[in-house]
Amino acid sequence: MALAASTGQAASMAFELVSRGRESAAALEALLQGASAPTAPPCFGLQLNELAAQILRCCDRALDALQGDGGGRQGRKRRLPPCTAAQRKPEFRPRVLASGAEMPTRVEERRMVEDGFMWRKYGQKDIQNSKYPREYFRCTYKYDKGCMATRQVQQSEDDPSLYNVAYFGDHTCGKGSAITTVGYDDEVQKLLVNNFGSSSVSRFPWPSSSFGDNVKSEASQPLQALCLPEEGGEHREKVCIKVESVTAPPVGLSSSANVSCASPELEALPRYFNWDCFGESSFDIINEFINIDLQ
DNA sequence: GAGATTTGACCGCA
DNA sequence: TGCGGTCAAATCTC
Repeated sequence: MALAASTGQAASMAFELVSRGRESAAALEALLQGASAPTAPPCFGLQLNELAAQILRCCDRALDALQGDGGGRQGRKRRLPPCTAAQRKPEFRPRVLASGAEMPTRVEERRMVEDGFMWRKYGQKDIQNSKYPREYFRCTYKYDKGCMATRQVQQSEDDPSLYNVAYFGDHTCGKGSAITTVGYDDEVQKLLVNNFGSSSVSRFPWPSSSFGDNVKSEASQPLQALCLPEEGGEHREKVCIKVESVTAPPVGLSSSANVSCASPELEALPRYFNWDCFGESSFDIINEFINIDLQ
């Protein structure tokens, strides 16, 4: 009885909190929609709008569940611990591709990613002498369009809040889908798509001769660095972005840039600046971004 | 049920 | 032979 009463009280409190959170998220979304002026960097508006929409969806689902009148959605399955190799793979399994079977074809348009392209994770590997595993992504359209673009993401050992991202290969899929679907203006879209597909090293603001044999740039300091400052001593969660190094393109591949970003969701930012917006205008955009607090 | 992620196995290269 | 990159079945999420 007492248990049921306290459970009901907790549920009531949770319901109230989630309701309040939903109202806040709705207000945020309204503000963001109102602020989608042409002067605002489109990628930031996209991320925050998406975030607000996601908060709303989560709140709605939580509210449905808390209302518990039978109409709410059932809770999801608990994530099971990974199976052991013996459990999952008791014996050798021949590869499907090796047997000549066709690869399944997929049409995937729903997942929006941070740099305007759709990536699918295909592997993760512990790297020797590295604390963090390296994650491998390929273009979602690898099989549909034969797009061979890949990227590797690895958490920085120096600063775990940063991620080193390396891009390989050209996008031949022409699918800057996220950009297209959220209404980037044509110029921005053209910049992003063209330059990601481009393998022109000379677009970087430093001479290509500084590229070694797949080694880091000679620069001892980050080529561009930005850490958002504290304001008035009050604690605010900030996003820190820096470009660490540039590597020479592996044989047969396009140029790659190692970019660090405090959040994988914001990788588009350093790459965007790196390839197209070096210079004062870049910092104008960054300065606008600084005003966004992620409290 | 479709599609994404996880993760051990496989493979090529140095 | 060891390491890094990729594959693909199992599992998870929606």
